[in-house]
Amino acid sequence: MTRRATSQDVADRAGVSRSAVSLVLNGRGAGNISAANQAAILAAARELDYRPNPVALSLRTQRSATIGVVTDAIATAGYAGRLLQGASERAAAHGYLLLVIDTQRDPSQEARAFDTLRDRQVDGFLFAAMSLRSYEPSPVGSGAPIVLANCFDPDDRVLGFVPDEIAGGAAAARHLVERGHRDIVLLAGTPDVVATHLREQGYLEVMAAAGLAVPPSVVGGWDIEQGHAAATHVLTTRDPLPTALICANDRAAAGAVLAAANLGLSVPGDLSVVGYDDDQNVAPTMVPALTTVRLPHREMGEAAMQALLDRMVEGADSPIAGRVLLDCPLVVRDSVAAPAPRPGR
Amino acid sequence: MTRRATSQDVADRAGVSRSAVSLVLNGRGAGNISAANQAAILAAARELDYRPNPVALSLRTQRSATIGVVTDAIATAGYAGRLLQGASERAAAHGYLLLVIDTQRDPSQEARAFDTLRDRQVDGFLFAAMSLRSYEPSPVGSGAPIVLANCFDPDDRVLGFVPDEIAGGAAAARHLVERGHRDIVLLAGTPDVVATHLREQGYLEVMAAAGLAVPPSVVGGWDIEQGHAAATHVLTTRDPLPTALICANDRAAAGAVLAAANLGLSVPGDLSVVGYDDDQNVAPTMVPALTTVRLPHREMGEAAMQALLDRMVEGADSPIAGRVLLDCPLVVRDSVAAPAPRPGR
DNA sequence: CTGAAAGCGCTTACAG
DNA sequence: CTGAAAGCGCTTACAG
Repeated sequence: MTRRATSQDVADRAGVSRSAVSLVLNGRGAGNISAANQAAILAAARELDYRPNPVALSLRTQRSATIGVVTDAIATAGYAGRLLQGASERAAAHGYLLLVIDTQRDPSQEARAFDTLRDRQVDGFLFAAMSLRSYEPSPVGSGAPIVLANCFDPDDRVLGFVPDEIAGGAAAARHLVERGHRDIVLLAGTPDVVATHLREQGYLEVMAAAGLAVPPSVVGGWDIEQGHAAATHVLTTRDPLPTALICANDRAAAGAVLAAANLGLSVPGDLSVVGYDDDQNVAPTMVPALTTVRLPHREMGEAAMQALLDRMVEGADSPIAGRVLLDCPLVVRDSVAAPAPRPGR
Repeated sequence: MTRRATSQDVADRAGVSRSAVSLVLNGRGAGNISAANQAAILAAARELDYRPNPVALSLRTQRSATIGVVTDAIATAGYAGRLLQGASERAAAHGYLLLVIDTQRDPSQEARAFDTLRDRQVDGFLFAAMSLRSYEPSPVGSGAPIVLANCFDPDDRVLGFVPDEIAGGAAAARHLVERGHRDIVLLAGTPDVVATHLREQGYLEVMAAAGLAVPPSVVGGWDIEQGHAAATHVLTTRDPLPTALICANDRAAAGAVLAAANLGLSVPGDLSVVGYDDDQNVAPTMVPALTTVRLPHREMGEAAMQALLDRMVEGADSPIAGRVLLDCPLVVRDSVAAPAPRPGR
């Protein structure tokens, strides 16, 4: 391969100065450069396949056309990669590339990540969390703007995009109520994550509005085994059995379905189950396919990146802040049915 | 925040020229700069928290301390994110950052990705595939060196790191044979992926070496539903039942376990099951926890990055090429037991 | 309408 | 032992 063409090369070929090629190629030719020379420059650039050197551009303009992404182990998180995907596509559409650093939840790495990225002259920061949490950004006001995805500033000085978990929990419960269920138990996630409480709140609101008694929730957890254990507990303990389970996430739901099978119960015949996340590795291909609430990972990535891009043109001092709630739509599949008529009623 | 210190700033503070600070800070002070000035420069740099501007450095040296990673939808792939993680850590340890572009398996995007990354002056390329496949790299010999992870050049002109799938398939079968199984059926993956055939080959070799008859394999697939369907097929069709199933991956294995439960069979009491991948979202928390073959995702990322880094110092013309096979270790958990004594024997 | 100059922040020959 | 100069590739005032 031969050396890449520089603006000097196209200037030489067009018989003009570098200034002229710069002006023309940046759309400022009109009124400055003669039509003949404009044409010559354009032709030369095309023939030489000239593209400005981004590094030189960076040095000159103090901008890099790259966004620094610091994450919370998101790269390891599986379906959460869709967040990065959404952010990446939106950035690419505007000519930006992503420099991503995964901090593995280590706060000291996090600080260094911001420094490293700032050194690299990134034009903006996106901080993305693996699972919904609060995040106190250190580098506020320290240069490039920052936007949060799947996390939020407790003081709302920074803009964050998060799932509307209360509505998500409510959607799950409402679907079951509408299908005729009256005895719905919640297999909650662990109390250390905020989503657990938000989803429970949504569930509780719907139960109250429907005038339904709330059976004791069970704290399960986020994986197959914990869903299995929690479901086994309620299915061997409750009499009569509840007709529906709302699970902490899709993996827990898979565990619950397996627990039901182990007890000779069929889903959704004997028991309806709804999951959470719409985990592509689980929900659509479970047997039965899981009715679930979708977490808007891709949307969070897209929206946060778009907000960041907007903010970068307006200047870092634009007054946007706070948190915006993204919809968690119900995805109806095959794990919910109307409850079987109960003998005792 | 105030402007970042430049080498001029430290030169001023130390009372020397920029050349001197450059020399000293790059370890070439000895014999060139007086001891007193060296000390002054070091002190000034520390006081000013001076770090050389990477962008200026890039322009000057024509290197960027960044590696371009182009992937095959790996960011969306879940556990495959560990590959990126391994690569990223190894790169960071050497002062390199990753610019990653996900091509979504679109060949035209792929070509553009390499161009974009080359423009950005990346010092090397890593191409990583979501699932094992062959890959014909276009940009060979076009500047920066390239190494492959989880894929291989059919002509072996480029170095690639891949899992030893034959050995992996063999390990699964051998484990079962050693536990006393003689009737082991393979629930294969789909024939479009090379790993399917490699794993089957390993399985076949072990069966032959043990002098065991090979029951017909079933082509299942890579997800829960397909594992469920394939397992249901063999468990309702075969008589006597096989005592063990080797599944295409952990999700298929989860489907198989669920199918067994639906049929009133227990794992591993009535049936042993082994998975593949060691998918962290499935294998360790299945009920029972899955005995499986681990895919060396992290190791592929690390090894490929290390090879790339080595290659970058030796020059892009170092003669390494071919493919190196990484170990797929068996992870023993709870889904395999000795076969129950069979009535008819 | 156009070119020569300065400058972004660095390093590396080159003179002294 | 040390500083002034050139140059990486670009853009933006500034003279003409």
